[in-house]
Amino acid sequence: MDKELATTLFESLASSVRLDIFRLLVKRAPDGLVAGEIATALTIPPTNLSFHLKAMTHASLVTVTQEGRFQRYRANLTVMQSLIDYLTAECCMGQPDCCFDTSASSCTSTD
Amino acid sequence: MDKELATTLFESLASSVRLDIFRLLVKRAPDGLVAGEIATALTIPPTNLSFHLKAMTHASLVTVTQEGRFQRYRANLTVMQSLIDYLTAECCMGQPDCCFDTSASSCTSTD
DNA sequence: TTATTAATTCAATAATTGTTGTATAGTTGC
DNA sequence: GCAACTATACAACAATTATTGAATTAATAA
Repeated sequence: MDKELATTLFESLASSVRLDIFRLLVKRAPDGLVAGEIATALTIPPTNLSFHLKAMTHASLVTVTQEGRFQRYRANLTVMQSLIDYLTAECCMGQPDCCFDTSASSCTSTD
Repeated sequence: MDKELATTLFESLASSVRLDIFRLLVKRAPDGLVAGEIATALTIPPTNLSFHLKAMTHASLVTVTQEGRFQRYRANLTVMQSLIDYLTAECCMGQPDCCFDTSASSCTSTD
């Protein structure tokens, strides 16, 4: 997890709409949902949903697979875990008491 | 940690400049730095730094205390820990294997 | 093949966020 | 008080991001 990816992921999570989408997909893991189901569940116009899903896919926060004429979206829990690890490492530096894991590997920075 | 605060914190971390500021302050915890030191360390014009520090303070990501004519900023590690907990809970839902802590309390949502 | 459905791209616009220079408020030391 | 210094507030502008409707692409079903 480098700083650029972390920034992109935070951008993806920084919108109320996108956070709703992500949380819904996490709730429905591992099957995910097709775009239309997300639009219906959250009452988002299709074009706007596409806009946000594209950004989230580009950020690798979600994955997409085609199913016939549907596009199925899933939360990328692996990258989310990496983001949590990154934040834990950030938080750990200089303040080990704050962290889950105080091992040395959590306290290094790759910038 | 409610959704609104989480969104605000993600916004705060979604900028390269602000992430640099926060990481610097974490590195210098618990003493923090005064505004001028941050500006020098990261080569950010004072007005722009003020703009970002104000946003971060408003988001409770950093705290500020006056020291004579200086303003000392510190990373709020407590709120960062809460954010990590929130993300862990988000990640946990429906996919317990992905998480640090699989206890029930980590798997509830407050929206 | 034709009609229907799903989702996207595109274009126009709205809204928000970021950056910079200048001016201001507050603090310190003489 | 006065000059020097720290940082913020304000205002103008630049840049980015969000939203919407219309048009397009692609897949399915009749």
